[in-house]
Amino acid sequence: MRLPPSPHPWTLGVRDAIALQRRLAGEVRSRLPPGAPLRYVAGVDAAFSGDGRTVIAACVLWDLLEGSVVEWRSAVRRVRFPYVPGLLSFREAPAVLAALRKLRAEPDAILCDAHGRAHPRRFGMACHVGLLAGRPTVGCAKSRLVGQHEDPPVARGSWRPLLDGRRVIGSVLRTQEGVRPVYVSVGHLIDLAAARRLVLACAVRYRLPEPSRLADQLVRAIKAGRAADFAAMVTVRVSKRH
DNA sequence: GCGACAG
DNA sequence: ATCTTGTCGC
Repeated sequence: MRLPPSPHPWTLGVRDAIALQRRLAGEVRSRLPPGAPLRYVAGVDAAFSGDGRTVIAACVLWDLLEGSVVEWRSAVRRVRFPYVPGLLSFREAPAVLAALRKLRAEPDAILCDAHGRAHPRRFGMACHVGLLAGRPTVGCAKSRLVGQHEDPPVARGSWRPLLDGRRVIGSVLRTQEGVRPVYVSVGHLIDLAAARRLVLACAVRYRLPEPSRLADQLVRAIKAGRAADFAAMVTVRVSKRH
């Protein structure tokens, strides 16, 4: 996909990284551009090498209309930032953006396995990736970083607001009956209701949305030196549909 | 000082 | 994220 070089350095101290987040948070837009289609959704994820020195990132482009994989790419980078709660993007985003840049297609939206505005400074990785990619992004995390909420009803599709005081920073959404809910929040260029609908539409069979699950599988396959297995699995799916 | 803490 | 097998439960 068309993706400009990063407008800022990634190798920063914690202090500067936080200052950068505060500055960039003001540029996040939580409104979906009128008429924007949401058919091709890219799921992104990252994994780390055994020695913890390299990040392996991957993106899988999912056709929501057909329910199939369109394209997938990956990238590897040296780790240049430690894991610090609230600063995840400085650790994973460089590799994730490199993988997205290799995409030939232009995704309508990007699903991140992390929070967006449900973040202490309203600038989680989904916001960071969305801002730099200039595309709609949604944060869909498996656990809470900040905020309080009630447990949503057990039915698929039920949800409860994620609150930081009186402020709604995201939604706690049940993507399948009886499974643990996921944390959905705005990344960039989309509103919370649309973000929720997108996650639910992508979560056709499991707790996590398909693009995210597939990106996770790809990243694990690459780490295990079995990237071909992923390709085979996707190919089988396509042939089995016909 | 004592917890909490995306991946 | 990662270390790791079998196992308890629906």
